[in-house]
Amino acid sequence: MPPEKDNPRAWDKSHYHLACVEDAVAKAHQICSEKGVRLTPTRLRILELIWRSHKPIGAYALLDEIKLEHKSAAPPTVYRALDFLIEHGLVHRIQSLNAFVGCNDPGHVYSGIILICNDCGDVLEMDDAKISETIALYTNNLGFQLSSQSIEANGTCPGCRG
Amino acid sequence: MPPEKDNPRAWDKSHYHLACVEDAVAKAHQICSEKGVRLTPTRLRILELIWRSHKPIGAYALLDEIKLEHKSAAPPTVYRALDFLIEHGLVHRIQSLNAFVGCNDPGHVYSGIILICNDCGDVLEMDDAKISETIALYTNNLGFQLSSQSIEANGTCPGCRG
DNA sequence: TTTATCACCGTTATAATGTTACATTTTTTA
DNA sequence: TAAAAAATGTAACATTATAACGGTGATAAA
Ligand SMILES: [Zn+2]
Ligand SMILES: [Zn+2]
Ligand SMILES: [Zn+2]
Ligand SMILES: [Zn+2]
Repeated sequence: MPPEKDNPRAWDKSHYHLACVEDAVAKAHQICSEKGVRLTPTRLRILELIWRSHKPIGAYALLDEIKLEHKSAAPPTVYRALDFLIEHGLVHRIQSLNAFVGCNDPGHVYSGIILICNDCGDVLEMDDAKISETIALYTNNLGFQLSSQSIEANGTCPGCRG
Repeated sequence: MPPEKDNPRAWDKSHYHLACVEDAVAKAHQICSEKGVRLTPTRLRILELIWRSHKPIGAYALLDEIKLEHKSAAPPTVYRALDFLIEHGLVHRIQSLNAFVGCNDPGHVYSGIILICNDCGDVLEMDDAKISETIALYTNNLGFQLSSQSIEANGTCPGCRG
């Protein structure tokens, strides 16, 4: 197990597949290789920055960081990398925050559920078959052909409840 | 039942509590009265414009419309009204679209689920106890105190499936 | 009645987020 | 190698949202 300090999101260790930046990068390399897509230096760097932040991070915060080491970076630099990472399931967009987090289990089958702590800003991704299937069932009953879903929950994490 | 043309979202009539602008306005007056809050002319007008659009509508589209009749309107005019309408459950924000729809059943107990048709852009709000409760159950098991949730699903509506 | 307070709105400016378009470079394919 | 495709550089622009401050009108003390 990687060092604890690398993963301060300790409120649900049991769900964690990827515990640190290194794990995430290794997994990303593996997935991109399997898919035959290119994890270019910029894409990799953005992924690392997202994982290093340990919190949802916005596109312009990523831009500020990558500019330090990559002077020519501009908004498209970041958004292109994000599009790629999201398309291949390595990163999720948090709609309610306009921010991004690393997917904790790239390739997961069920729709992720994002839990957002309103106090500390920390985020946990849960993948639950039952919730996804319940939604799929209900929408199918309406004749709606489901292609994707986004579930975001706000509240207070165990740590912040004291 | 109000005229059909007022409600082109015909793919799930059974779920509709409010079928037209007039219903929505009447219900809004009732709710604001009960709560002792003021449904001012601007707030009412924004609510009507949202309901009249029959689709999710963005803040700046609302601004364009209200400017026609209210020359001094500016972004804060619209955002303040939206904040009020959302706070009192009369309107929902669709995170993935940065757009707004009228709540079909103001005061509903369970979290609404927004179904978005990728073809026609139409939206349906479903309120389902089971889904909300399933999410609440799972998050509680993690020690997470749930305060709100946002569920948005994308897919194809029955009409667009042909 | 005067004064204070409050919610609401007008107004201007600006911040934050995201996209388009086109040129250039790099990588892959034939 | 030559052509095609993918990725990136670059500048400008578009969209969405908020901050700040002052004015107005209703309501509530003093
Ligand atoms: Zn995920
Ligand atoms: Zn917390
Ligand atoms: Zn609703
Ligand atoms: Zn449709």
